[in-house]
Amino acid sequence: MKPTETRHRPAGAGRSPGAAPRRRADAERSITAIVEAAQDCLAEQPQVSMAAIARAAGVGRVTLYAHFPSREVLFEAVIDHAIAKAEPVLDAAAPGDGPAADALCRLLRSSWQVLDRHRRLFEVAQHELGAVRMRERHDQAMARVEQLLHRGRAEGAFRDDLPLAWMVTTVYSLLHAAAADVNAGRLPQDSAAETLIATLLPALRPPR
Amino acid sequence: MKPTETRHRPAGAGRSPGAAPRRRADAERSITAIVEAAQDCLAEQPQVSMAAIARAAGVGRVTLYAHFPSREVLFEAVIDHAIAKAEPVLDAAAPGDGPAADALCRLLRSSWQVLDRHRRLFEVAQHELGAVRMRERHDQAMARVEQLLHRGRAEGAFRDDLPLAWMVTTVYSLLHAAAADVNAGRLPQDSAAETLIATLLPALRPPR
DNA sequence: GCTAACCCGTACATGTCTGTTCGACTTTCG
DNA sequence: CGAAAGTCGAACAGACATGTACGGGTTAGC
Repeated sequence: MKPTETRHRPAGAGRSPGAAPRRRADAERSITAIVEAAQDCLAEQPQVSMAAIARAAGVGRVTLYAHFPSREVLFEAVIDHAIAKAEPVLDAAAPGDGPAADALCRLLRSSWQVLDRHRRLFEVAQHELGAVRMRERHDQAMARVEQLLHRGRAEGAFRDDLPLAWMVTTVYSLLHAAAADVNAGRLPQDSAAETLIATLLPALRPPR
Repeated sequence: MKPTETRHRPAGAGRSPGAAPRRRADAERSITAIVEAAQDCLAEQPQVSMAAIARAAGVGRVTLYAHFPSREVLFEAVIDHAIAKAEPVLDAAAPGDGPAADALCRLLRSSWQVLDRHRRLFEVAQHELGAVRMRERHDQAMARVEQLLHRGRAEGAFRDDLPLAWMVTTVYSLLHAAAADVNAGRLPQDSAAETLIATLLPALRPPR
């Protein structure tokens, strides 16, 4: 949720009588600075203070509150921002095209790329925000994998003897685990995606 | 680390001059109540206040501080308590005996049983406590899996084309994921262990 | 049954975080 | 240029968590 509903209004448009006043360029700048700083801070420290976020954004604490009246509002903005940037990357993998196994490889590579930053954000938000809106967002990303796995099962490319939901969990769980291992230095950054794929494919393929 | 070093002293033993005074039975009762309550609270809410823990233990906040002078001390006690209870269960699986694949199945079943409660505790403690002592404890449990995987690789039962550390991560990651899925109602409790094994074995076996 | 150990509630000192207000200064934009 | 929009630091109020101190009541253990 953006702080106000008005944005990208063409310069020439006169504002309607009771509507919110236009937003200036430096305000826009502050807002993106805050959201991005918050994204970074929350990723590495779930309980950062608003003061710390403001400091990281190079902005006064009061300014932060001017745009995001509460911690929760800021959270929603951060999550929406992260999702908005992730969406097109995931879609670029075209998980609906070609053989299911190949599509999964593409989707995994894209997901890996996206996950690098926002790995902790979702778990954090799950606690701070209501678990309800969070679950929506998460499922929105889960859906791609679920749909692909479903298609692959019909084609005989993936196994059919385990619950579909569990297979989705398996994919996301190992995705997260790989990110954590890279961070901890236990897994080399460049080979992580291949390792992940080499682990997941045998686990998802039909047994025997 | 227990609050004091004296315990289980036979009733008849006179205490040595400068040593700590004996602990009474109700104190012992309070302590275990506190540790167990803390274990439950921390599992579902990482930042519970000391007051909340005391309340959950049915004990005054002051009493809590009487036994655990600081939050950190309480944490250590909780972790030690959890480990002490987990240790014999894991050893009962005898991961060193028999074929590696069979041993892994046994170890997974035991681990599953243990993990049910302490799933979140370690991740929490990693943040609150120094990452150093925590890493020791975690590795202590990891070691069983790592050693078993290492043996299985030598016997040809497990794959050799991925980093050993990553394979350990895979096991623990899916173990945690299964617990979370059961909690969320996405995976039936009784078939969870079998599902887990059916997923892990193909992922760890040599490919092709 | 007596004593020491233990428990409890209340209260206090301290610190941190949140959100808000105020007045003054700076930047944008027409 | 000039007014509106934005930003800033300082300071305040309220909430809440951590530890500590005190005094009166319970309970265990000899």
